[in-house]
Amino acid sequence: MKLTDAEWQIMNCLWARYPATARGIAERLPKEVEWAYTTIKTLLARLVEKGAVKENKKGNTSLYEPVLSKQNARRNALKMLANQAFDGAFGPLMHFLIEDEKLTESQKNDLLKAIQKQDRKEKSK
Amino acid sequence: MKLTDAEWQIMNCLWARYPATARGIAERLPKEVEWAYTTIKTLLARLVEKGAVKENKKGNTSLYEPVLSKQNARRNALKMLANQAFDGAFGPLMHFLIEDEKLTESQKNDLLKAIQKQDRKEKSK
DNA sequence: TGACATCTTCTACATCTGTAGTAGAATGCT
DNA sequence: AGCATTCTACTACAGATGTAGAAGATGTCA
Repeated sequence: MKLTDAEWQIMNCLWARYPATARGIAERLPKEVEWAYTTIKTLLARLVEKGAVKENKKGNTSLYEPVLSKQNARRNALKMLANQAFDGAFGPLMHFLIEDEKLTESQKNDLLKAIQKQDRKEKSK
Repeated sequence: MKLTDAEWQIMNCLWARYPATARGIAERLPKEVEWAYTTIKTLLARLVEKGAVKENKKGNTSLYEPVLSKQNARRNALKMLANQAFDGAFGPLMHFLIEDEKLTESQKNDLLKAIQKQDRKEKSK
């Protein structure tokens, strides 16, 4: 499932708080995003159609909530990026991040710790 | 500069070998990609238009070569993904990769080494 | 020099995306 | 009950994208 830029905005709002009404989403979108209410409704309708969001009518108002989880969306997005731009593998992608982005000392430590933590978890299985 | 999916295919070919003719690119695209010759030309024209590729006429045939580097394209793509899906920062993105993707032992070692190498390089500056 | 092969440039067109207006239904307030 | 507010459903429309055909220009080989 591929999300468009505009759809990510909506999903990010939804993941942050749901169920949510279109109105509520409108209020919680980043301030730079100034969409007409109906724009949001259109995007939500498209998301429902593609199965990323579920819609529940309460009275005359729809409540929306994510079906696609943030984690899966992220996984998909990374996978697609890896395929498209990093020879299909995460390794090169991570190397690129490590080598290209200037990591601060603490970010590095952070990562080292994260990797080691995973490592322990793995071993204790 | 944002590349579309189809444009990435072309750029990946071009980065792998350039200057290249449209015909040459056609031959080196992954076998699953079966585009008409003119499709490739259209995409190249669009890439030239957006300044990602340079075109040089040799006789009646065009030679193409990248202007946008692979490194920059990757950087941009990652930045956009981070903005869209990872709260705008690389940290969460890397954490996600480390925690979500099952890394093999050797991949982990590999990363640890890469991080440490960066670290030394940093310190020796 | 003529017939083919190959290039290039234009044009085309369906689908997807971003963005929103209109109109009718439901709800709420007085 | 009547008017204002707010929803939803439907329609619209321009620009981006994927994909390619048509036709004319150029090169090539016998």
